[in-house]
Amino acid sequence: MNKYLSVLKRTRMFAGVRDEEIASMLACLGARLYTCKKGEYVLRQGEGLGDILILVEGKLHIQREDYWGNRSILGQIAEGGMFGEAYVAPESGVLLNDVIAVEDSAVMFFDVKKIMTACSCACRFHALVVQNLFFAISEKNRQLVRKLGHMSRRSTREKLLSYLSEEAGKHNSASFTIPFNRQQLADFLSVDRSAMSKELCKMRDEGLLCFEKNRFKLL
Amino acid sequence: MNKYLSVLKRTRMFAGVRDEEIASMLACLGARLYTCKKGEYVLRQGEGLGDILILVEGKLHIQREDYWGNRSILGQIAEGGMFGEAYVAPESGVLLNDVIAVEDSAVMFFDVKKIMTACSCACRFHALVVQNLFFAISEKNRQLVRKLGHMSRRSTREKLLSYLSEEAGKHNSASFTIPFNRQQLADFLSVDRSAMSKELCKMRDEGLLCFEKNRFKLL
DNA sequence: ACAATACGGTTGCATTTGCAACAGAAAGAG
DNA sequence: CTCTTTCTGTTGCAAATGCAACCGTATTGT
Repeated sequence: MNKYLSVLKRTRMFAGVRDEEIASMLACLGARLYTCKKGEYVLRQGEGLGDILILVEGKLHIQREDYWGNRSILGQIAEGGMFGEAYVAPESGVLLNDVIAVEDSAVMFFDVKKIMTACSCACRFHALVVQNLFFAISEKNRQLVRKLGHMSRRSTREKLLSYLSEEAGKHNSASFTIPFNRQQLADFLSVDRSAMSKELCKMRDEGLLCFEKNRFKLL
Repeated sequence: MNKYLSVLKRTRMFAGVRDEEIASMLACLGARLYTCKKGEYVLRQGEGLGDILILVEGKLHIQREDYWGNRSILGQIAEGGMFGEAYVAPESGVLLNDVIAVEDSAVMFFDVKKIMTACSCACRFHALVVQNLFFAISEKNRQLVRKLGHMSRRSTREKLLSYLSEEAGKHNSASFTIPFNRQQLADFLSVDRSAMSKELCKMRDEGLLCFEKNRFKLL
């Protein structure tokens, strides 16, 4: 597991924790490594969850499918990203979404109970990790609100502009690469792919933006 | 402020804290009371926020308006509810939404820094409050995901069914009262009021549900 | 190298949605 | 009680959306 230390030390959860401390905490926190291939499920809707996940390699999507197979993507987790913070409370209930690997991935599981209770060993940074987790949940909260901001737009064009503006802001540049292909972007914004494609091309023809593959530029 | 102790002790934040302890913590946490009339803003988009709010009386909406005056309601806060947990982290940035009173209201402000740092006075329950807050954020997180579930539905009918099913589940009964009038419900689901009204009546005619004012019954 | 698959754009069409305007009922103010 | 305002449902219509189907181009696997 130690081959992933360089990833872990750049995560929000272990921010400010010294390398050698992280290594010793892995055992203390009951870390387990799970690897899976592209397309495999990491977690399924309806399961209980008593762990926090950190993605140390690959890429995951948090998504859901309804009775008719309409897929909607709630978010994606990149290397160093986290999942499960929303389920730390004992009475959290079961998972509302699937977590699926969109690339070959490696995920580290941390026992929530072990994180939340002070350990007997000398983990001087344990309290720091808990506070980091606290702030991380808080940030995910704001991220969800931003996503709600996109979703509450009434037209496909507005949703696209809302999303692309945020990405531009995030990258601090008018040109940037998004982590989705067209179908995934459509699922993320909950619109029809072909209608979205139509709208994107119309916006390009109107000179609002240009794009090639996943690379966009706002004009 | 002590007249609101009975409300405070039923909040998530003070769960498990003894009454007399709450009273003594109010000073320690830098609690301030703010009252406002129906229609007034409690917080505005773009402001910074260094407090956590607990609504001790009335009702608030968390909402946003775009350039053209399209209002969308992200959520509502009932008596005992909380706002601002998402902004506890130091680098949280400014508010993404307005918070507005939809009834005459009384709000208690708690200084985030005072909550997050151990106090010098003998607040034996301080740590408990922090943990409560932790779980509250985590729960709000799941609540946002549920709302995203409604919003990601593609048709007005599906959004309505998704929302009404959740309410039924929350009340553990097929008949229940929702906290919105028609316009507010439309703003909450981000659809047009008249189209929604049309759809609701169609669903009633098809025998899916019945309603009168804010009271609904699923069949 | 070849076949199979994934991806993005395009088209036509039925349906849904948003929008504006109106009307009756209910609630609230004076 | 009357007048005003708010709330809800209704209608007509233009525009947007979802859907299914198709095509050419990359990409992948063997």
